[in-house]
Amino acid sequence: MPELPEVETVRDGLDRLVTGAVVRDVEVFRDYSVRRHDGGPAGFVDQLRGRRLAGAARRGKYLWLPLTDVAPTGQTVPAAALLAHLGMSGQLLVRDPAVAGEWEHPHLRARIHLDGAPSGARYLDFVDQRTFGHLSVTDLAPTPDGAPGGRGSPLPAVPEPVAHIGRDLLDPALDRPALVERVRRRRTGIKRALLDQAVVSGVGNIYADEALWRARVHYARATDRMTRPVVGRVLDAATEVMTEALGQGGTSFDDLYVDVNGESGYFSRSLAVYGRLGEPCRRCATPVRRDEFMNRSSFTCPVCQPRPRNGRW
DNA sequence: GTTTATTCCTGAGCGC
DNA sequence: TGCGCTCAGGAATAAA
Repeated sequence: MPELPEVETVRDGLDRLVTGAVVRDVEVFRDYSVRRHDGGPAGFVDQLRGRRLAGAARRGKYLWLPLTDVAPTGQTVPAAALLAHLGMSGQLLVRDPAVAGEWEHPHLRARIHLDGAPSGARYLDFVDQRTFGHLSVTDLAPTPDGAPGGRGSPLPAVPEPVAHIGRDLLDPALDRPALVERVRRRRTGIKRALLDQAVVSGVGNIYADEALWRARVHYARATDRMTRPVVGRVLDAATEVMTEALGQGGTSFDDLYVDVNGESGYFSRSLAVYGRLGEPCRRCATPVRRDEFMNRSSFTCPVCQPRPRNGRW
């Protein structure tokens, strides 16, 4: 599942391999994949064709490629961007058919034809089995704090659909003390707060479970009854686990997450609790437990992370 | 205004 | 072999 480390791995690949390329043409094979675009598939194609990909930026799990005009009379400062969210299974693959052949992935949803990519690649393919991911072209909106919009973004701007998303834990412009207070003002459980992208972005189910295990905190702990040091410990753990995962190219369980070259990451070998039902806790050997939570799973060590008596679901 | 439940979607994996 | 069922889950949206 692409969370922050996986999306950052993809962003880095796009930055290196397609920055400067011009969009020659666009094919949309499944309209649902551009459902968030105002103007439908035809408008999506129209707004991309002939424009230059000026870089690759990211905040949380959102990824965008700022767009500039190619004509000498055109704008050189990006006012719009190609925005992507990978959902559960989205992939952005940079491909050169001259090297890899004309093979098409069975879940290819859209193809962006490129001219002049630094890597020589011809295609930027959007592949998405479970179709929760999406692409759109949107305007850029200025950031309220005047700081860069996110990783890889020199401009103090983000795509409009990203404006309500909080900065992520790896963002140098994140106001950490303010984040601690934001968490403590919530009247909910700590895992819900971690997963709320408006509070802090980039954390999904896997890294939330891993961070809580590292911090020895149960997911139902009430945020408004947690001390600043304990909230800080959870945020530190989340930062730490995502930084480590990034160093290993992200977490892959199967071929649903790969980088821009189709390669898997290795962090799944380092997971302490996620997906390890019944297996021994890496600290105390107690079998890992699985609870149903928010229509998904939560994995905890029952000893290291005791359930609070008066927690919040 | 804040918090929570529902909904979207596909295909792998499993039991019968 | 093949059918039907369950499960995975990010985040917009509706509902409480």
